[in-house]
Amino acid sequence: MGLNVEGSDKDKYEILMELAKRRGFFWPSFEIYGGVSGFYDLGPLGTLLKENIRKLWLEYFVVKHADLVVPVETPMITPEIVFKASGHLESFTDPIVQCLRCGRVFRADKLIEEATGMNVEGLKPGELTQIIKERGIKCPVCGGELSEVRLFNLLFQTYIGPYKRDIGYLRPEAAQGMFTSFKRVFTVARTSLPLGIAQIGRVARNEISPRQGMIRLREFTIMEMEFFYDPEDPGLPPFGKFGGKLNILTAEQRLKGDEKPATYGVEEAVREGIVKNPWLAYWMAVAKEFVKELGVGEAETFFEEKLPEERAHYATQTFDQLVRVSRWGWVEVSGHAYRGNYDLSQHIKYSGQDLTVFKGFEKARVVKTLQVKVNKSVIGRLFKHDAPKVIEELGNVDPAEVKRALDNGAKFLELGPFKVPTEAIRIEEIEKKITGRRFVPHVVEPSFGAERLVYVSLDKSLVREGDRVYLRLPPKIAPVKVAVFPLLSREPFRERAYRLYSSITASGIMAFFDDSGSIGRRYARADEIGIPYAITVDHQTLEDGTVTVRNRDTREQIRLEEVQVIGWLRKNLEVNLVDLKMGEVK
RNA sequence: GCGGCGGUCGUCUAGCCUGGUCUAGGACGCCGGCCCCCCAAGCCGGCGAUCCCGGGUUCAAAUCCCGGCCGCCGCACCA
Repeated sequence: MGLNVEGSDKDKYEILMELAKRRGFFWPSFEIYGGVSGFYDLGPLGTLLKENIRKLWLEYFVVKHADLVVPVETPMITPEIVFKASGHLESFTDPIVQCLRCGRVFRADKLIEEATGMNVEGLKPGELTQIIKERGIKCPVCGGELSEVRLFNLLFQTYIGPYKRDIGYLRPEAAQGMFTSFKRVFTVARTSLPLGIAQIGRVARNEISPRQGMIRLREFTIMEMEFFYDPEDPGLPPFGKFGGKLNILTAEQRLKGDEKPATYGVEEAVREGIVKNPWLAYWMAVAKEFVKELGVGEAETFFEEKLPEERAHYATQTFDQLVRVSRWGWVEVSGHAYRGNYDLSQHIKYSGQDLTVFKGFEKARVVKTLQVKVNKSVIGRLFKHDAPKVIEELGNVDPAEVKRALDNGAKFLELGPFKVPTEAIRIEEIEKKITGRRFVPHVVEPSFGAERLVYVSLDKSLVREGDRVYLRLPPKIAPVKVAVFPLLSREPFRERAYRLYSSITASGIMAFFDDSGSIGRRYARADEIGIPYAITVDHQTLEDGTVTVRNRDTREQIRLEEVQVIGWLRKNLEVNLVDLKMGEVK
């Protein structure tokens, strides 16, 4: 026994980590140099597993919603202006102080708020330092002197090109790429809302002190969608496609100390105002189904509403999707944020570009409005070189007010320093045809961490049955789909089995050939990395051309004709084998 | 970032307290061979360890001391 599990109550996590390293799912990066925390390599099996999870995500969020969602890919390195606009430069940072005696680090603003009751939100580090000095605030733990307040920003900084002034950052989320490319994608997608823009890509966050192995990384793959819609006409999500029940723990419950999520129908959650937005709820339902395919049961996941102070600066309602794993308890695998029009509005402001959407009315509306007509020749003669300024000012005044002034017989209109004679102005009622309206779309965002899902799927699938340790990975995401063995390693078994193996890989199905050791050992090796099916070429194969196919989870065998194998696999690899009761760890 | 504990073949571990007998032992794995076998059987042979890194003490360091890195736990932090 290589695993030393017999008779031990060894933590499942440790068995999993050991298996992950030994068989090549993942391990800490840069090990030969001692390692750096927050970074993990994916090994051969981990790479395949993650690829399958990516594909599954794409299937759920893009392919199954091809009429609503399109994919993009945008750079990791992002110029500074983007994060100025998005607020990350300012808000992705915490003011911290360190105790000069015991070394403990504290959030400076929180410390002052606790000590003095002052609201110091938004103050600069210097101002916070000042307050700490003036109020004589000391380390709350040891009473030691505190350092100057400094800002710690979680963005990784770099330079773009040779000029030090061209600062760039590694993106901490993929979202900004969808916002900065929104105008073009929207056009490409033939200018219709609602529209989801999805992206799978790497992001980086300079975490202060990452822990929890694969759960909290400094660089990871995010699978994210920004779903844009018209806030006045959001459209109806296809609840018939993905609906069902959601387990939700509301912020209100949490404030009352209630920790038990309640179950709602998706539409009910919207109707009751639990989830403030139908699309947010819809994508949560899709998320639940997606995560279920990774082997997570309905009872093992719920959505936790974040409290206002827990939310990101851009969000007005956020739910985290939590999944229970063996070592870490409830772990966040996805975030569902209602970002309103915050991001697009910010980019409109900073870029000066028009990122609004035009939506035509079914019938053009005719609206009567008042307009100020200016006799420019009078203004020109009167104000000479100030005339353009005056004309501009006149364009800004409210026509209704001007009309009132004129009706009251006013002789002049006072515009700052300028006195404009009313003869130069008249009010006209004009008819305007309004064919539609412009607005900034609102956004809901479901966002997943791919490596966390890799970890979750392994944690959920690891089964211990006495000495037998294996992965009950759902066939859809299993890195290797089928193992092919000759019962005996000599000819003609070997040759026959290898030929079958070759035809399977040639058909695009990931397979594994093994002829070393006893047949039982080979089954065990295959089970340990979660290969769902094992095919054996035996004596009977030589007589009638049939092979045995063994099911990893039940160890049952059936016989199939060799020529049927690929078709049979195609069909059976699509089946979701995971029966959650069976998946329980003994 | 702080405090506690830890880091030895691919993996798990013995040794460390009480320095030398450790060119570091075992198990499993892996590779080759035998066996020709349907659930980790057995036999033979082989590969495999900068004892986390750096410095110090000592005639002598896996072992003692200091610093660093990494991991776990607690505190803090966490979009």
